[in-house]
Amino acid sequence: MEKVAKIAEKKAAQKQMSGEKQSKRKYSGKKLLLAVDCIIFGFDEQGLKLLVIKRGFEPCMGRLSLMGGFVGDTESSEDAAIRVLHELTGLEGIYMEQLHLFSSPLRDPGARTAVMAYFALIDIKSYQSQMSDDFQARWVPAEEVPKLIFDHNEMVEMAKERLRYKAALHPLLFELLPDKFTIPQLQILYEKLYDTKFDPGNFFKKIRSTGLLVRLKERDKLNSKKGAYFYQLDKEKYEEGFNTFLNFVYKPRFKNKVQKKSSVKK
Amino acid sequence: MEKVAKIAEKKAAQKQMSGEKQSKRKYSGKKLLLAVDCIIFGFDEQGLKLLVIKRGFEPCMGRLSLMGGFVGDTESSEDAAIRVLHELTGLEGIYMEQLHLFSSPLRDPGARTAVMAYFALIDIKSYQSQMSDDFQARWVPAEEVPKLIFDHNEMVEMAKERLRYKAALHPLLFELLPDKFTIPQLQILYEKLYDTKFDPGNFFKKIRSTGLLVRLKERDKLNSKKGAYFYQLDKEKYEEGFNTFLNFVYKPRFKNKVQKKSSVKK
DNA sequence: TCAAAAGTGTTAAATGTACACCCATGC
DNA sequence: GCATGGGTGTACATTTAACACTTTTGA
Repeated sequence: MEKVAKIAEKKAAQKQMSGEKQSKRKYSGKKLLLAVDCIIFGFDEQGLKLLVIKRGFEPCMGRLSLMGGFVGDTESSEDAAIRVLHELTGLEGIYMEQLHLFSSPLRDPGARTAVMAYFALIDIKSYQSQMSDDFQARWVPAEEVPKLIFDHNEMVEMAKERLRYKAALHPLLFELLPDKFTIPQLQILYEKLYDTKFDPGNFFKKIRSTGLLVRLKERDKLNSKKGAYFYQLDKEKYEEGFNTFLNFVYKPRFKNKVQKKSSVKK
Repeated sequence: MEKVAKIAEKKAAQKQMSGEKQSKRKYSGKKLLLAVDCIIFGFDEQGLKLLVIKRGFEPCMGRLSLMGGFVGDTESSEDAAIRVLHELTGLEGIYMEQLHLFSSPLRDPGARTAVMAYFALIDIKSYQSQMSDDFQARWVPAEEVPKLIFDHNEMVEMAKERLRYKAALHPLLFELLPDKFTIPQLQILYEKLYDTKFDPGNFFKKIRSTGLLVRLKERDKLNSKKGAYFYQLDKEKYEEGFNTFLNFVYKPRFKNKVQKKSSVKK
């Protein structure tokens, strides 16, 4: 994935080093700013969504961008990311993780700015749009993200890849659903994310067998006649089981076999 | 893994926001420095090793630390990490990836410094120790890392965890071995990293079945009477196969079963 | 010849996949 | 009743783990 240096000609250039002594390198006093950008995902019936804002200040005022902000003097980048997310959505306690530091000296036309990108998963319904009027925020489909400023599209692509990677190994996608959800709902989410179809019976058993879910009394009668049971995460098992989830897509396969898709009834 | 914000009481505090308009926040002109630290792993018969240096300047002169440096005006953090690694080891084209940004405002007693930590895997034998005389570098066992400055021990722990995680899913550990290696050698590496034993026959077949290795004519007669064939990576398949390797340890398991260890003959 | 490690073969258990089929309900 | 999606059962295929066995060769 994020290999910085290629493995080629490993031992190629073992140049003789100038005998310069170890010393703290000196750099020009050029100011470097540290910022955070949040790649915020949500999910609705249409599919995976990305939350973007209309930039309210120069440079690039009026254009679409990720929500971001500078890291304050008394903040870590995590603090800043949590603050920025809260400013936009009003939400707290959200799943968030470091994605990648973007630090090319050319990336921002203005001052030199390094950006720590975070990706976050929220329940789209818990987000109150009126809170972000100031930011002119909107949800855009994650499959067709419009042109954003700077390198923000690159960040989004990386975040989507990371999400697909992690969600195949860890029970991450629950973060995109409301507290109570049905297994068919979850299946749609997986199917959208991986652009594939799963056999409903097998999907059901696979999810149940994780032991991470608690079945509730109620059924969701909106989407089918029979109705599907609502489930909730078993918080305790969720924490434990985070690292021992199931491979949905990135299955370890020894031979270069074609990835089989589960059948689906038409 | 690196959850920044816990999932608890998600929708708890949706406070009413002060209606302040979107604007570029203003921060004090306090200078922020961006640095990189390299967590460099090697492997020898003893086990996994970490390369540390004796710090040659204040603060904390004379104490052990990771090799690091500031990100220059014309560099990205990747550039800086590659440069720093090269300064210390003379090596190029090394496997390296972003680990985590450490940016607590309290982490460095001196100036406010955010550090992007990178971890790197090198073939310990290709490293020429004389190159790093200036840095007074030394290899320490990764299982008993001495006290390092600042938050460097925390970085090392995170890097070890990441290495174990990734190596279970991707063919990463070859980076720690010389060009030509034997499968029993590789097995020892896996066994040390995961502090476990694998059945030699099954290990052999598992590795061979990846199709990532090319068998050479020669055998390594040093470690056994029969001698084990040397292998090389099939570069092409290595690139392709990076994302479809095998789960050695972090096996997806649905029930909370005890992790079984393969038997080993005594 | 014997011990020891490398490598192969075989089997049983665990897991995954396909798909038949039952269930509950609104129409 | 019957169509529809939810959910269960089952059979077969694949993968994995355990371990017996063969190979090679230095001592």
